[in-house]
Amino acid sequence: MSSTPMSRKEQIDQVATSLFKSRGFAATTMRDLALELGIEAGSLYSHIKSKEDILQRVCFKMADEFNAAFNEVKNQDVPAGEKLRLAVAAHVRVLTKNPQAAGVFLNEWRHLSEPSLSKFHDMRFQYEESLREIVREGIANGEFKVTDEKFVVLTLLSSLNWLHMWYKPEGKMSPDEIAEFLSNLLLNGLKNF
Amino acid sequence: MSSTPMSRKEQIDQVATSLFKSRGFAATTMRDLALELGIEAGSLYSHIKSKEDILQRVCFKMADEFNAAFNEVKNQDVPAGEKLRLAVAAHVRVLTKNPQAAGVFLNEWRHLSEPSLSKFHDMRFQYEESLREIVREGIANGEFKVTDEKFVVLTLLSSLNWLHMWYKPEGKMSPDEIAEFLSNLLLNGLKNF
DNA sequence: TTAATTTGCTAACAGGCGTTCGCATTAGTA
DNA sequence: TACTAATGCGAACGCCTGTTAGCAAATTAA
Repeated sequence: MSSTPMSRKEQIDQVATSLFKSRGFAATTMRDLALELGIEAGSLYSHIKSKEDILQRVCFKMADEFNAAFNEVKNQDVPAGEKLRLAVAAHVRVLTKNPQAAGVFLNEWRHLSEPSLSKFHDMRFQYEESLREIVREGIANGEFKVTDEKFVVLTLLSSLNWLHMWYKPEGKMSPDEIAEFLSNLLLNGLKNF
Repeated sequence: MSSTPMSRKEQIDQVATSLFKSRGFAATTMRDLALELGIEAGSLYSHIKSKEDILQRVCFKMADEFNAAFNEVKNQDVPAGEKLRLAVAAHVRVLTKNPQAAGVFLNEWRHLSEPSLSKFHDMRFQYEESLREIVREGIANGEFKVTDEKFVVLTLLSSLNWLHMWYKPEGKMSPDEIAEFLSNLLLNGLKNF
């Protein structure tokens, strides 16, 4: 798969991500993590700074990926409906590429301490604002019949962000198929799907 | 408001719910909880059995409320689309009546230990299955154009269950208005809203 | 009044927590 | 070869955790 092997630090991050996802950040101990890696708890500190250090890396790496994926959509010159479709697909792609990290990003960020927490909030707001912008565009040109773009974006993200709970890479739907399904459902509704 | 005053135990549950919601179960200490109530940590145990005892009560009380609300919809003789609308409204009503407890119910249940955890899983599955039944009905009689009822119900619940994150009782939309908005969005989509 | 119940305090327990320290071993590089 | 960096051990630290025990007030019921 990947040509260069993972550094020990990256291994730790990966295993920690898996534990944070399934047990939660607070309920995962450094001794659990060490056990999973076959080493002693103290040994972890040859590679990482602290427990929260790991969480920060996971959260902000995912934030970067979401931003990167969205930026490829942002300035395309297409109708709002189509742009929203592309944004959904981009979001779903990031979400499904690493469901474990996505789960941590979505559920464990609140265990960040300041100033990381504020920075995280800001990035998230920015991302949501960009989506609202698209919806506003669609409302303005008559594509969307809805009026409350805040509510729409919250609902949109809510339905997307549950994905990491049940998505399995070996499942029968590909990320792109999932994205298409969700786009259709949200844009056209159950009745006109 | 309520005629009979809250027992100390109910007070504890309520304050604990608020803390579990905002900080998470694992990150809330009994000393935090006691502080909030103006007593010492040890004093809590004159009223409750254990920390998880509180969590169990909150989770299963909410589960009961969701079931009760849904049961009033279940056997009504209306088209699937209308029944789904009613179910959404019922779900939203429970969610908004006590957003704090709803948040705990939705996010902290995984800290339940066996056998409560299995019982919780079963109840949840049952609830979701009932919703899938409605969607299947709608697919069978041509009301819904969609084919994958599992996916639909997951998306439906996902968008509803984020509500507790931002709903404020003093906000400008009533629970019924929220329910109507969400029903329209999901049934008709952004374009045909 | 007496008796029972509710409510709370203080102190302590046994164990778990994230983290540090000094030292050893291994692997890579020149 | 010798130097350096990566990797790990094991013990210990100071603190925090849920919970218990024994006792004392306060409240309520009879």
